[in-house]
Amino acid sequence: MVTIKDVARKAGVSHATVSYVLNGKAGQAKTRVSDVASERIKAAADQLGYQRNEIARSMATGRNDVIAFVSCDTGAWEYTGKIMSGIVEEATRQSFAVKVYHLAHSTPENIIRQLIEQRVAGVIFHSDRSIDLDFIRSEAAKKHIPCATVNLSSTSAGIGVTTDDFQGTKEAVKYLAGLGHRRIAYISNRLRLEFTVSRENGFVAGMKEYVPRSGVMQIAYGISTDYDENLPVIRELLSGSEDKRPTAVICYSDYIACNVLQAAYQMGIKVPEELSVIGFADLDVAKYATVPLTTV
Amino acid sequence: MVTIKDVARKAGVSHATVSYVLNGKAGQAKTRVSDVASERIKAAADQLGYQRNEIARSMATGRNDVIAFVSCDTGAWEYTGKIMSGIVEEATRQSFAVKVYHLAHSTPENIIRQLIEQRVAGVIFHSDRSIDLDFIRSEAAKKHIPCATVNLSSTSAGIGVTTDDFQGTKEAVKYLAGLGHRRIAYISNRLRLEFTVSRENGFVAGMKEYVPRSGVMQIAYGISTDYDENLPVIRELLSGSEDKRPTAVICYSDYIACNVLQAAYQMGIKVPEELSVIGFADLDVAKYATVPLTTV
DNA sequence: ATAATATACTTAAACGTGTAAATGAATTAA
DNA sequence: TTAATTCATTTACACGTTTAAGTATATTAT
Repeated sequence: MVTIKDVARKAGVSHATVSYVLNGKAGQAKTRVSDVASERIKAAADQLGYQRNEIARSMATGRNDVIAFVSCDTGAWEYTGKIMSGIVEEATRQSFAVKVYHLAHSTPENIIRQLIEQRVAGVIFHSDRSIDLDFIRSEAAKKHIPCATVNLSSTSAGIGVTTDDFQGTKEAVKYLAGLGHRRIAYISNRLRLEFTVSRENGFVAGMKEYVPRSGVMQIAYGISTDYDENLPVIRELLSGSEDKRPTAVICYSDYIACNVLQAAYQMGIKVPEELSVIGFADLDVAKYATVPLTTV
Repeated sequence: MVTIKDVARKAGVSHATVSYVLNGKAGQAKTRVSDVASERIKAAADQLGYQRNEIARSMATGRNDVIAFVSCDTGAWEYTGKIMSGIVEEATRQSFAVKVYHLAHSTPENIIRQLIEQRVAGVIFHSDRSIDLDFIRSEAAKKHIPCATVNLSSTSAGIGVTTDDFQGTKEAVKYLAGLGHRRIAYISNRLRLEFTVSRENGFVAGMKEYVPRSGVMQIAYGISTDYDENLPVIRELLSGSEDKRPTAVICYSDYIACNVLQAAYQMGIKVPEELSVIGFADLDVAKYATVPLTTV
């Protein structure tokens, strides 16, 4: 690989001068370079096909323009992919590179060690488990690595962007209540993650506020991972005569909402005529569902 | 940050000895370290909270355990996310970090420059445009950076993994023909990308081989990006009396297959009784479609 | 008893860059 | 006319690590 010294030799100057020119630092007080030399250096760099060594530069400056995206999943879920896409876009704009780490394929301890060893400039953390977050955040703080979070329930301290799980679900209830629905059911997650609880609380709060006289609040517990186990739970929820079963179902995710559509189809319940279905996240599946899916 | 020299000072040895111990290189011919010293060094490193500086190490060794994933899209599409997920998994296993680059947010020229400047160990390239691939591949070759591809039609030379677009679609025809279908339509992409053409050719080849007496081969051209424009095209394709219209439709993607399901639902055509629908890619939308979607 | 060798280190150079400080020449100021 | 300043460049060190080569000291072989 051709170095700054090769360029210097070819242009007949010292490597410091080359550095000043190639970094645009030429011009200030002690770093002035004549136009002739400047041109010769640029020409030499061009002819030799010089390309800066970022590792050496990082070594010298102590900076490393890399941010880490640490996720409990990187892209197998559509949602994570979209978050990452946005991160890469903005990072690129600011001349930062993005390194990606999976919690699923490593431990938090391992990942934080790597982040420090690689002297990343900052971390963006994404997980549905706040225990990992707390660990990463405190370790990062110790080493003065800035840390932000995406899409975690807002219970955790520090800088981050998140969906408003509570309010979002509450709004969904308000929307349905406004359409005249009284018997609204909610399908929750068996895993008691932060967002599970927040959304569920949002549902309960919404029902209390917008459907005050509704005695029953049906909450079913679906599971995200095992697709087949969900349908029986949903069928159970939708069983009963038309004047007893719910007229609307709010689901903690779009995937579950699709399951509801499937169950309704199999049971001959018409959507949206006899049943309204609302999901959460606005994933592709919402847009491509056979009947249009409303989503938070 | 605490360096190897701080550890050396605390342990009362030279920094070279520390390096040998911390890298497990102690023991060979000229790099032997006594057990006492070894323990003292480890203890010192522990107490000081020493963490290796990977940048300096890269500088010294000339190696950089980072591979780049360059994509025309990183995760906004579910498919890309899944590819990346696999890459990160295997890279982690081999102690490599993964840096992510978007072609959408930069140019191929810019990206290849960064890859070289950052001295990445290798590139995995993912794009539906082989013109970008050819450029990246030749530039990478010049600088001796190994380059592999994922999910590009196999027309491009070099190492890579790809879907067999031709054979996959041909198999779909074979499958339908085996079920007795004669009037099979294909929905293709308006953009003439490599995979578009390969899949289309696979359909034509399949029809010739497995449905030889079928005079007509209907090929419609949908579009992936603009959702609303697809439905009229599909409705047109499905119009006509039951003994004239196709009994099966093969789509170049699962998303389009979902559009077909939507159109069929609106037109009162029963799936799968009156119409079979086949997609491509096995995305989430296939699993969560209201009626089960067969997919390549 | 001396030479050869093994042991347990240390010294020193290297990786490629950035940058403060030094330097000599040319220009301007007093 | 000499001192001060500006200009253009070089020298030299730093960043934190790896690693080849050097060096005492202790052990073994002859």
